[in-house]
Amino acid sequence: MPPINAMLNPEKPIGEQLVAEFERLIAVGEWEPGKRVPSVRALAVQFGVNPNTVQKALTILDERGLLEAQSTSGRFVTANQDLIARSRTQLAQSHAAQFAAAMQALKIPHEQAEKLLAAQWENFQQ
Amino acid sequence: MPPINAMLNPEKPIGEQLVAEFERLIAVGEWEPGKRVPSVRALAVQFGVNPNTVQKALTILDERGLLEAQSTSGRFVTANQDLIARSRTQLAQSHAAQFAAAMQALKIPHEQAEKLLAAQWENFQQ
DNA sequence: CAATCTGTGTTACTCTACTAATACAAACTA
DNA sequence: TAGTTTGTATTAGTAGAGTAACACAGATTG
Repeated sequence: MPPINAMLNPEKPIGEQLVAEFERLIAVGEWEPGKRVPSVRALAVQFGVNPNTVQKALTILDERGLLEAQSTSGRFVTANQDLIARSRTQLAQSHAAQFAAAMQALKIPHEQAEKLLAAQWENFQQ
Repeated sequence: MPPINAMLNPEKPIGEQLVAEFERLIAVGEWEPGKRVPSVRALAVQFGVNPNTVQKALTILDERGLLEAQSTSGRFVTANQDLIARSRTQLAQSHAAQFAAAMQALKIPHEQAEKLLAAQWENFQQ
């Protein structure tokens, strides 16, 4: 009976999934600007993965300036709300670009892509 | 000087990328229904990967009925155009579902998701 | 002060994807 | 008929991701 958290797909690189999820938590403000985030070990337990993997993911967000590690007192979300907002829109654009590229590779016209999006939208709402 | 074909991203599982690309070639008719597809070895050269990896990918499409291997004379695209059409729409829906889920995870409203899509559309056109 | 928690670093192990190098039988081709 | 091409199978090696189990120094807490 492994992970408590069902958020991670064991089929795909866990490290990348963690980076994406942490990025999202910051982007939507679930991890609030300037506030402390859970410790490496706590996150490892929460996501049911190895602390080493969590740290690696967090370090990547440090390098992007989204998190700031303070050696012995914890790790904090940046107070730079501009940076956070930019990160969010860049994430959204990246996903949109991927979707557009996939649709065009399948030779699906813009109009129909919009219909597909609308049809799938409600399947997830809330 | 490795691969001739720049289609593959060495960062991600090559086998999965091959499955996706072959699926796409069938879906858009670039590999025509009922016709013979390049040999395992030819595809391996074309994509700059190992024949074993190509075969594994092709076998997956065999199992889905999209391809039919004929032991010694080659491998052919199914003549079942319905199956191909269904595969294409299912691919498209899957991408749309992924995009919708990503947008909702970022708390981006439907209307704005549509605008992002429209903005990215032209970046790839043709 | 003593215990605990913090981020960080290190070493070793496992598991999987991918590559490499063959081999084989059946079918086509010159 | 001889040679090539087909899909398929096997065995071995390599590289990377993730896990496991620690260790350390500095800060916080009781």
